[in-house]
Amino acid sequence: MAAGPSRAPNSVDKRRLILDAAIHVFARKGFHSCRVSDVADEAGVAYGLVYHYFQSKEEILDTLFTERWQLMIDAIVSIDQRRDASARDKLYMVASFIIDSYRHEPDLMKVIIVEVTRAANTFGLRHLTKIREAYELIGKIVDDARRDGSFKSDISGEFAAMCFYGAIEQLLSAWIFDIVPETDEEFERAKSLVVEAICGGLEAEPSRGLEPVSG
Amino acid sequence: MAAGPSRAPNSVDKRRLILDAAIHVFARKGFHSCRVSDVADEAGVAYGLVYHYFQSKEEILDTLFTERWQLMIDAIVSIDQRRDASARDKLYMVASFIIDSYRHEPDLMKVIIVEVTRAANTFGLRHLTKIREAYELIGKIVDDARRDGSFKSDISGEFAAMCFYGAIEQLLSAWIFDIVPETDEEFERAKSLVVEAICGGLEAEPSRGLEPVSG
DNA sequence: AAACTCTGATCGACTGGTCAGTCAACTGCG
DNA sequence: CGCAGTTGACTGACCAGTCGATCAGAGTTT
Repeated sequence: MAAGPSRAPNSVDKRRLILDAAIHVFARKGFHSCRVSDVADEAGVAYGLVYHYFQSKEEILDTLFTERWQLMIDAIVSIDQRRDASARDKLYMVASFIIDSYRHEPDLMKVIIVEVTRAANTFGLRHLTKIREAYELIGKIVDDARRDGSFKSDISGEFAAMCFYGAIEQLLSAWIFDIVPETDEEFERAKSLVVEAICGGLEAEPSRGLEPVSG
Repeated sequence: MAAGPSRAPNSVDKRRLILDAAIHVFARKGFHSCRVSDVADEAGVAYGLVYHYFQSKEEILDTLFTERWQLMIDAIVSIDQRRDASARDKLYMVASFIIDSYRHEPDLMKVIIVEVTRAANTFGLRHLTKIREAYELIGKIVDDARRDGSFKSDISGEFAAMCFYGAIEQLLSAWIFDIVPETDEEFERAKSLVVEAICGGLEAEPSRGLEPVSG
């Protein structure tokens, strides 16, 4: 019933070892361009062992995606439950979660985005339901805000979620492909900027005194 | 100097035939999952002829991308030159161009987005410069607007372009993978909505009388 | 405690199938 | 003839997944 294979203390969990090796190999060479033997080598285990723990190469990627995406869904659900936070605050927390995920596990996030989320023709197709679940949760945050009047009523939650998530994914892609620098300050700035761009919009608002006019 | 191979009148341009066949095959089965023979069959030409006109399978995709992307870059440049239009108008025109491209040639756009733009690990890498060129053009529109005060000064053109383009790409992806319906009205609505979401933001603006309060 | 056994973990050589790309031959027009 | 355009059978490389052999530790017997 417990998870692990309850091994002798000095023996490591080879399954986890393979999963972690796969993260780095997939991130470095891409899922399709790497060989299963690359993963086995990186993990320091025999080729055959990979097939002892996983049915196929794809199952490794599926496992990686499913584990991580569920974490994000759980996070969004719990963010949405906070009754004290405004919609803008909630979206900020969602953006923070995703950006921090990338900051702490860039290779894993790279694999998930590049090989699953943005590869909807191959893997994404199998995970479309799970991916949409996240969109819907974000859409719900927006819809609640539309109902209470803090967000415009003419942009549906579904559409807003698409813009919001699309912007964040583009941002991560830019980091992944070195289009834009990755520093701690950049990560923090980006969180506020996506939220400001999507919630506040790009246009200056003459009636509110928000923008710190630059010299 | 002229483009075509100056052929007999009844003989079609086989190169173009192969390119057009590739669009549909790549869109239907995906670049990696399809065989070169699928493309040859669809075009109704012999396998070997594909290699008479193209060095490799990848060169076909490269050609498809480069042709189309250049059209978009040209379009953005000419949109930006319109001195009468506001930044919001210009972004609307850019969004329109991209969305209309999808409306009129969905298969081609699907291939470009799925196999190149969103596959930055494989093909996108080779075309990153060209892709960035489009971002920079969009960024320039925003930067000009920041300078004249119509857009907020605290969100850089580069960052804004990322959000804007990310939102549109997510939108096209949603159409491509049937997450959202594709009707002429939807296309038109989407144009306004992306621009409204990104330029105007999601938040209601109490001081402006924009939102048609729903019942 | 030595010998034995059973089982899951571990190993890596091998197989089978898939394609991208090659090439020698053919066609038909000028 | 000559050459661009055209053909499709074939080759060579690659690699996911298989499978029978081996290993190691826990329990069991004597």
